[in-house]
Amino acid sequence: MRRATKREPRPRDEARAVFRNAILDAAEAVFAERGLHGARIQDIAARARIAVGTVYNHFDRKEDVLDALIDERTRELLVELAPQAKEPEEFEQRLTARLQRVLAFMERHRGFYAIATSLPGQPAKIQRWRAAFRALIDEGIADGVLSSRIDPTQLAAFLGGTIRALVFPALERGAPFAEHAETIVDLFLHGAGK
Amino acid sequence: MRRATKREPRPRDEARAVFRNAILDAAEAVFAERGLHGARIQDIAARARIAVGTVYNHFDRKEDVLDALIDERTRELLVELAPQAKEPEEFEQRLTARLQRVLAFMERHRGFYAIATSLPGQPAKIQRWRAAFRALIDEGIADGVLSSRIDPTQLAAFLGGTIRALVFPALERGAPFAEHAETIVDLFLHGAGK
Amino acid sequence: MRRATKREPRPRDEARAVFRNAILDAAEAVFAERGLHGARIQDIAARARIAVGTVYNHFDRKEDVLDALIDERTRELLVELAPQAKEPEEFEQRLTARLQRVLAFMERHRGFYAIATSLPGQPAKIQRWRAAFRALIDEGIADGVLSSRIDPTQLAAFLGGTIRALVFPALERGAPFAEHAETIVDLFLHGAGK
Amino acid sequence: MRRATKREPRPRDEARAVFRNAILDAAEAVFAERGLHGARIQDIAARARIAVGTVYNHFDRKEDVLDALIDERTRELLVELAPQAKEPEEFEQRLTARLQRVLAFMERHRGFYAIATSLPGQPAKIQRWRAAFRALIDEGIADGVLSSRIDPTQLAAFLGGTIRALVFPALERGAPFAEHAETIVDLFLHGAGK
DNA sequence: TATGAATGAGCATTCATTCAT
DNA sequence: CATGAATGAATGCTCATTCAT
Repeated sequence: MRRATKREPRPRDEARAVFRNAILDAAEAVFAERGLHGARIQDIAARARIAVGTVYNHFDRKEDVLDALIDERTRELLVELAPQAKEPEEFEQRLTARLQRVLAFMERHRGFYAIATSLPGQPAKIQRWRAAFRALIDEGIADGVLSSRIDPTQLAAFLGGTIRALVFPALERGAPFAEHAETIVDLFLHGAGK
Repeated sequence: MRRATKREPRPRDEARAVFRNAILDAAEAVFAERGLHGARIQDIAARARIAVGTVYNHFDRKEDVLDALIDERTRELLVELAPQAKEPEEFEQRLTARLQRVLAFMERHRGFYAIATSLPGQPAKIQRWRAAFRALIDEGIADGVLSSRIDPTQLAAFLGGTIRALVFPALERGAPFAEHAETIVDLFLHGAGK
Repeated sequence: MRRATKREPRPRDEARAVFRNAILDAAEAVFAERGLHGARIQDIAARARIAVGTVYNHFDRKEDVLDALIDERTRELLVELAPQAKEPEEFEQRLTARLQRVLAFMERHRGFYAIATSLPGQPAKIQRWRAAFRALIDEGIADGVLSSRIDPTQLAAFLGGTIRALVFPALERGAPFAEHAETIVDLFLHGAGK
Repeated sequence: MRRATKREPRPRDEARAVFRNAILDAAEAVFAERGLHGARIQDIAARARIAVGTVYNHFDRKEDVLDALIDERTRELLVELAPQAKEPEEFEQRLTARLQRVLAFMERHRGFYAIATSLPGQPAKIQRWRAAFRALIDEGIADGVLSSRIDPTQLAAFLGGTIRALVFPALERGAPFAEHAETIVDLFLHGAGK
């Protein structure tokens, strides 16, 4: 059976993907350094070691590069957040395991994390992200581990905020992220009180 | 005794201050709407109903407007965070009271909050803010209320993250902030666990 | 009686008009030399001895400069084509007199003439011009001088074509126009036959 | 006897000619639609359903495509304007017959006509065309039909202008051309007067 | 001092041309 | 040869900053 839409990628397509990925990688670094308006297409092209025009062979407008970057990385992030085979029974340990994967991903994509957490006025682009956290919270509530005294949506935001609180300083210092997974879970579950 | 630096403001000085404040208020709104690089001096001037040149009579460069805005608002915020007369004995109640003041301030300055929490790569500009949170944490530790199992600097960040988690959705929806103070304190002290 | 809309031009307005006219004059020359797409804003600015940005203080887009130029010159041309005091009784002499004014105008605005006669796909912009020629034709018909065997609209086009035929070579050679008025009228009225 | 320049076209040459003609046909349409500078090689290639690179296998530069188009079409036009077997004795009828052929050709190549009549500053490219009209005029003078009171060069231009005047509106409306031949001859020979 | 037009460096985007496949 | 992606010079337009009034 032949399907035109899911065929094996031909060499030409692979070459396109190589360029596209190189552009997104470069964009991740440059957007993180300079912000949406501060990043210049010429910087992205230079970092990807290609010509300016080549960027425009793959994306119509500068803003599309940012959109594609966020799409791509969000897709990858959601894979890390999703359940995987052989996860621990306990919610706390499951949460820790997933956070470790997420933090490892963020460490590989520091630029993306810096961008995603400082996008004012673009809530739509992070909505899927929030939904994934929300699913995690619902698991915890179903397991009877998370408090029902607080709105689950707020709990999801709280988890995101806790991650951000611990990871941001590491981002600024260029330090590793993964080691904070346990502290995050600890604070998230039990708070800062004695 | 006369001191040049703390003299009574003369009429001329007051007029200057009126312009300066109008510019900062306008800048707060415009920076929040359009982001750091997207905000144009022209927009700020228009919002303040003054001429572009007038902005430059009060600030040398565009960046100085942002710096002054952050300085000014941070100064005001720190006043809200600082101890005030007749505060409750209990740390939790004291914390709640201060947070209520802080949230009320942020509500009056939504723009500033949106700006301050999306300033990547400019940690210097929010350092004093962090220090104030840190002082609050130290109070809690001294009172024996906060856990010593976690680095106080991280606790300060955690408090900031918890605030951000609860306030950001309200910022996006244009909803009031102050009512979240108790939830913030609750989550901060006891976490999301049962 | 005071009217806000037709007040005396203030000095500021006059300064604006000076720049605007300088831009239109420069544009007339540059568009004529290089065509719509070939003309660069930087050329127009350079010829007007102003900065590029100044052009954009007066016109939003490059195309608007061309539109304004055509509007302005068409308005002026229509004045020359319109009846004036103390015109001859005879249609032929009246026609000659008006053509002499029109040719003199075109000579002062060679660039505009070159542009206007080579604007493919923009008939709307020359519609008023055609209407003016049409009015002239109607005068001739009313006077019983022009043939009624041919559609007046075609006669108006014929007059325009005759003008163009005689003037274009002079335009290319940089020669004067006005001296052709009589030949134009002769050919227009009696044709090339013996 | 063999001559390299007039040999029978081999299959390979025919294939080349097919591509070349497809490019010229596409160019005719695109130049007419978008103007000289507005036409992009990309558009021409797309309209010819070939790749951009293929255009460059047949022409060195974009300008060469335009030159070749004008050359080719002018050559064809001159054939229509030239005397043919069994032409009427009378100049007026001969002129009408030739004009009908010319108008029929222009109708098949509306794009070319639109281009040719809006080529400012490129008189060289239409010089041969003018020469052909001039030859026609000279015939008329020799036959004693055309006035000698006016410079023959101007008469040739006058004929071109008359054609243009009647054909241009039809070009804009997408209407047929050929039916105007008689009106053109009428106006050209006898003018618009009674 | 307030004003707002002038300035021109800077950046996004286009498109003729090249060239590896 | 045909192809179509890569290239980068060229150009329209923006906007921070200056300055004459």
